[in-house]
Amino acid sequence: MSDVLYLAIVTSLKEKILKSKLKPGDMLNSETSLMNEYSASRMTIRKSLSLLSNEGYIYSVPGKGNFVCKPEVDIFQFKFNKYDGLNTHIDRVKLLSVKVMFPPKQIDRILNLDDNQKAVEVVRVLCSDKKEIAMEIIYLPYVHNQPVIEDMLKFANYLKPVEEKLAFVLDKSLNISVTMPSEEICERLNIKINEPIFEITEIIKNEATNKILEYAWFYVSPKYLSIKASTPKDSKDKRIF
Amino acid sequence: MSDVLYLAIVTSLKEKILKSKLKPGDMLNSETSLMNEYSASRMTIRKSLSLLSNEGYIYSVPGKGNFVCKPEVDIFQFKFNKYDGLNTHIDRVKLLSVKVMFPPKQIDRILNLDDNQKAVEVVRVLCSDKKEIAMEIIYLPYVHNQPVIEDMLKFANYLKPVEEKLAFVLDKSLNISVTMPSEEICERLNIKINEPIFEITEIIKNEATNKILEYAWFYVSPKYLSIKASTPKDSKDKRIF
DNA sequence: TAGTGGTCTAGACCACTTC
DNA sequence: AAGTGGTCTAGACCACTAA
Repeated sequence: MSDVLYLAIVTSLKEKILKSKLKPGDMLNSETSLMNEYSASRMTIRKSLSLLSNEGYIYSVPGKGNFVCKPEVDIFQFKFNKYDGLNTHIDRVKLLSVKVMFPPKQIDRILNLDDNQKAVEVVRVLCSDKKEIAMEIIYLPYVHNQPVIEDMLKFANYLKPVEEKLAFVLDKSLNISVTMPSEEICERLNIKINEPIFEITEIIKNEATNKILEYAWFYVSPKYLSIKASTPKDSKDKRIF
Repeated sequence: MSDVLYLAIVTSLKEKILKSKLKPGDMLNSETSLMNEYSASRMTIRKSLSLLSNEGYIYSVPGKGNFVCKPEVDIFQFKFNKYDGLNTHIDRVKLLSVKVMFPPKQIDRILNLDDNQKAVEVVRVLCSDKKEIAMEIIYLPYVHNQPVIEDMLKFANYLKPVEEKLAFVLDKSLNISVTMPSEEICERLNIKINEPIFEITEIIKNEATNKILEYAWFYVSPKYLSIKASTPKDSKDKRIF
């Protein structure tokens, strides 16, 4: 099996679940029974059960027992980064316009601005090898002397400094849709009039303060973006390299 | 704080990370120090650290110490189910054709068929309130007397019995793209000639046997499908209701 | 009342890293 | 040699569930 007891127990129990000796909803033997079954201490048994629980195999009900989960088969995961996740490498960002403005109501509602607070609207084009690949329209709450605006001019991923500082409280969400490019986009991105493109909207929020940091539209051709998602796997490697 | 010691320790350490008193890459105090700091036993400290590790805050290096993670901000999650996840309820599935055949090479390669093994090709249309909403073309390895084929005729989600049995070893992957509908799809799904649609391919695999169970194309208008993805959250509720 | 899981302790031995 | 995390034990008391 394995040279570590608690992992051997995990393997053994997983096998029972995978071979349907234990079906979703079934109760496992009690921790006391498992102690005898595997000649292990209670803490070791509980370490094994805790692992199985983290991996979505079982859950426990205090006073009753441990039960096999009804597994989730419809959850998918993917990695997405506008500046570093396309099929081609982004080597330049062209700034088309920067405006400080009172935004349209739709945007105002989403950014949840204070009374009389303005927003920054930025339009940019991502380039690769001199070709214009994607276009983005970004709205940020305007804060006086906000360093983000200077970063916007300098960096492709202008939020990188923010991400590094707030990493553990950032809540990003995407809405992925498809659309026909507008005339402007057709021209800029050199897209044929009958070619559909991705339309992705992104909202970045600070979970701790509940403030919106960014609301953005992103347009890119499926030539340069394919979204590959798959069911999450157990093992996670979280080391820094 | 909390009435449970190990959770109070988790909260306290999380706060240090969120308030940047501990930055990515930093080493936490040793477990012995933490025992004194929080007046807790080693096992309690380790339970707290284990929780933080599961939630992606820290990782440990044997012989060295526990370290704050460089967090992952580009991972997104979403739920997707062809038969039970569209903006409208699917109440009927029309079977357009079922063929047992030697599939085109492209499909053969993906299904990884045995020599002389045939495939089943099924074309179906998903309907809601008499409107035809989505179309799917499905390829399965042909196995004699395979119950899946009978299920295909009876159920919308014909893989449901398989999913319930193999749930913990199913490996699904999606490729999401956009396209213009073919003439056939335009007609069937009542889509205007200049309206783009989602083109989603799905591969379902049995991780245990490494066999492909299904390879499918799915076409649906963005009217009926919006993909909303967001960064995963810590808490998971895995109970069966 | 007996059985279950949830929390917590105080120790032990090990392999690994650092000096 | 000293310090670190990794594994494991044998207890203890608690709250909850079920009969």
